[in-house]
Amino acid sequence: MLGPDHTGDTAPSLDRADLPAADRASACQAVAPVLARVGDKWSVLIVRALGSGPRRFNDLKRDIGGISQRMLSLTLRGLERDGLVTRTVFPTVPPRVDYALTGLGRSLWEPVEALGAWAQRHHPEIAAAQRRYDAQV
Amino acid sequence: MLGPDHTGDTAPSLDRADLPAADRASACQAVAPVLARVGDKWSVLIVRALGSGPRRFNDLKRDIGGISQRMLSLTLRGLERDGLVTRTVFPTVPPRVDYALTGLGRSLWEPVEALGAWAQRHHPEIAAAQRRYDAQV
DNA sequence: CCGAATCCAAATAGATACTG
DNA sequence: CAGTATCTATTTGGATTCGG
Repeated sequence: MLGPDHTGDTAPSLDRADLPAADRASACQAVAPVLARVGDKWSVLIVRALGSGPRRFNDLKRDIGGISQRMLSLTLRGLERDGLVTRTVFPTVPPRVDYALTGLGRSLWEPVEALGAWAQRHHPEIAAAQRRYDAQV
Repeated sequence: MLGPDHTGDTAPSLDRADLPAADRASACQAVAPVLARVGDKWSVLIVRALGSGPRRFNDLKRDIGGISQRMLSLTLRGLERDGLVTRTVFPTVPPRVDYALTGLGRSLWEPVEALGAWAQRHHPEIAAAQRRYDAQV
């Protein structure tokens, strides 16, 4: 799969035959950091929580549940650094900080959602496979 | 999160309004482990390498490059456990083991590719955002 | 040739306490 | 309210060695 004889769907392929091997390799390298960001334990949940609009720090913490202040702070900073999330400080007292998705962040939602739909559709199969594997060992 | 007033695009949504909140939450939980699997440093590269057909252990090691035996072995076992990859031992001497994608593994490729396409399209923006962020600090 | 086992270093995550 | 600082526990990854 993913050779020049790929499935032929219209999605832009990472494996474009018009690129030399080195560029295909570097394209592959480009994917890895994004998957690392999206694949970490919290980023997607945050992006998802922000999908319906801006949220404050502690609202996010409550919405997501199970995340420590530290990880929420670190992950938000990473998302901000990558241009996926904006951080807006209102100099009021008590202080208030809103986090919101950027256009880039919103554009990320669609492929993440596609993966989420896959996960949703197939996670019974995965769970079954895991049970089979664990039982046999 | 992701209320009925979502962006309204036509993509199949995780946030189907016909599901009660608890199901949306559990859907969210279902996504995380899959993203963790796909988001680790090597799984996607392995799935990708297997995309064009079965491969032997050391072929994979060479194809991927930079992966240790340990991580290749561990990651393959994880993918096998999740039912994404099959492991076939040929009792020859010297021994030979083929790894191949299952149907489930192949079905995963499409959403991964969508994410990869996003990464490809937007990674200049991400890099720029990172430079901006790093410069301003 | 395939890969398990061991050992070690580094990165990561949680809990807790503290600050503007 | 919105974090930072610190400490520790867990996870992760590489290198090396050994076995089937």
